[in-house]
Amino acid sequence: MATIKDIAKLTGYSIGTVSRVINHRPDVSQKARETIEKVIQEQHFAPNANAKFLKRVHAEGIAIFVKGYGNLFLTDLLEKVQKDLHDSDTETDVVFVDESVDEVREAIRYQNERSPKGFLFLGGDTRHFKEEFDGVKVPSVLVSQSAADMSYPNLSSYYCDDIEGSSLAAETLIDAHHTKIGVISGYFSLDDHGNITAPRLRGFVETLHRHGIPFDLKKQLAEARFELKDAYRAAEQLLIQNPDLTAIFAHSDIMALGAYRAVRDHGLRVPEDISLIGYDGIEITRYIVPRLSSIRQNTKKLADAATMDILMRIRNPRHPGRHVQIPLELMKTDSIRDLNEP
Amino acid sequence: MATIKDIAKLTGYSIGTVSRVINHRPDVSQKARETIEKVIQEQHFAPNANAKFLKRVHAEGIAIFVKGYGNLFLTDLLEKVQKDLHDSDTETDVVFVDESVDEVREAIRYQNERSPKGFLFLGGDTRHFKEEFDGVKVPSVLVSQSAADMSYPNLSSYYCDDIEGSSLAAETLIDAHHTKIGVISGYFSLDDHGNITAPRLRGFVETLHRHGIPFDLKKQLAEARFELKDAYRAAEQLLIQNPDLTAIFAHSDIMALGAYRAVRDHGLRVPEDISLIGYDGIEITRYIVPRLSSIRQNTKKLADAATMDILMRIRNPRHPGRHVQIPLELMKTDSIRDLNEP
DNA sequence: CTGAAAGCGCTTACAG
DNA sequence: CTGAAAGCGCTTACAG
Repeated sequence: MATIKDIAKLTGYSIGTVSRVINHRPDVSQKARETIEKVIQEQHFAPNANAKFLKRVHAEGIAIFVKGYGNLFLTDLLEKVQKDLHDSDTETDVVFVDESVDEVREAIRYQNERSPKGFLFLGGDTRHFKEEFDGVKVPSVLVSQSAADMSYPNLSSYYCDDIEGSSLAAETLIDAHHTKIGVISGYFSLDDHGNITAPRLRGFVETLHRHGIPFDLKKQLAEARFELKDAYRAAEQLLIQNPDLTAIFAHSDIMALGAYRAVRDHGLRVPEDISLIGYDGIEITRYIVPRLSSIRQNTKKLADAATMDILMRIRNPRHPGRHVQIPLELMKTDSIRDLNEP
Repeated sequence: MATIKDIAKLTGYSIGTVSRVINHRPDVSQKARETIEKVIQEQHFAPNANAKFLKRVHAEGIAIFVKGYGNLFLTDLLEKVQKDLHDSDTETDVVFVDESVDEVREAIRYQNERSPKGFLFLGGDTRHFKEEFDGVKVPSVLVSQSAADMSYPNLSSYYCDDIEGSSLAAETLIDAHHTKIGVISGYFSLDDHGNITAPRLRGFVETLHRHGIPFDLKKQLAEARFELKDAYRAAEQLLIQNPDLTAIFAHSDIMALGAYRAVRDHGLRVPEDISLIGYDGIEITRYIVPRLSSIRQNTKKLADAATMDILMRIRNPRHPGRHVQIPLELMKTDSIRDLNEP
């Protein structure tokens, strides 16, 4: 592979001058620039990023860390964030990290090697932030999880309240006169989604209790991974354990879709026999038939607020991080039937 | 941030010895190892990858390039590939590249900076491979697209035949006595999915013609991006232009889902009024109601074959690449109605 | 406007 | 088993 040294030799200029051309510095003669650029083209030369970053030429852009690979909620968020950042001419580097990976540790490593201007975390496990975020020195924003209880001056967060969301789900089903409701939650033991499971369950159950409706954790709750197949199994379990069930609340839309098929295979229909409500409000909920009711975390609002924040704080690093709750939106559709209306 | 130099100073050993400990070399005394590891822990020291790779310590693993962010077919493939590679104790680095980015150029850059043992491309634009793959020097596999017409000795490909797949879709609809069929394809002008659009259309139309069934490109074809919203619009267009339509073939499952909602909003039902068949056979097709018929590219088989190949050729680099077609599978479900059965 | 040289944080022969 | 030193491919003051 051609190096800057080869280009220098080939053009007769020094590597210093070649470097200046590569980095579009103004202090180069027109002639040198042309000669060197031509040879760079011919040789298909691309500067080695390792060497470049080793010199700590800090930060051409913002690094976006996305937690998990096939998460439609987060990829939707990513798309909107990227659009905003693109519109404001900010360079961006997207890094996907596996569910099982500590995204904060990865970010610290990234920071030491690339020194970006700032980080945007789409999804994340708050435990990692609590324990290690002090290693991050640049302005950052956590999106979709709250960091309000952490008080790192360089960390903002924009999130929806899980208790509010699951209360809303409960109210919606109660309004439609459901009292026998099953819940498909994440695994408490894993809780790899940064403490989503506990508050979503708590908000739901407390709301039922407030209305005097009992909830038997042993019978009416089934844990599952945030995927179709496992949610299918969980829904089956709920249907078998609760023959009188009239509704299911799933902690994600994908889980709700898994439950949908289980309901059907159990010989029941949505919403005639079982009403269904999910969480997140991803695009696909509006396309299936019947449309899936959901508690929508508005990705557009989250993305706009987060990018606005990070851009402002990069410009003004003194500015302390904020923690802002974005209101949830109820998407009530034909997947919920009012039991009192025939 | 702590560097290897700091660790050396703190422990009293030289940076050479520290380096040996970091890289788990055997030629270090037990005492030195313990002392140094302890300080590394305390300092939260992590070696700078830029510096590390600058020395070309080639290749601890395989780099997996995934084309596009929210593609469920490719993330499914990724999951399976990763499992296989994990089972064989191979390190892996996943890189997602945007649809609009030249994945081969990125791979060449990656190769020069990280020198991996091999590349796995999940999805890709064959034009980039034709034009630039000669810059890639390590064993590679392209999955889901054919590179049979390229003859790079270090490139294998595992793919399903698009003409066969779309013929199968056509046969399936013809068997069910459909003759008025609309097609939702990708954009010919963009063709960012590596020439998927042309063969999928060709196989379909030729099969219709073989059966003496006419196809009016102007009326019966609607182009769209591979997403819900645009496919919805395309389907609407087809329904309006062809009031006698009885079936729709979409070039991806996601497109088919977009079409499904359009059919419904048009006051029609699947499969009673419109039969529907998609392409890819992603998991979600088996969960919606009615299940979506599809031409399935078996991700398990593709993943297994691709990982087997890359591991073998890394071990034996002399071995030339192969180009293997994986058979498609028809998933015929209740989204297709036989017009002759009431 | 250009070149020579130091140095970024590592690894790796080479001595000992 | 350990250390001193060269060098990976760049960038960046510093001279000129």
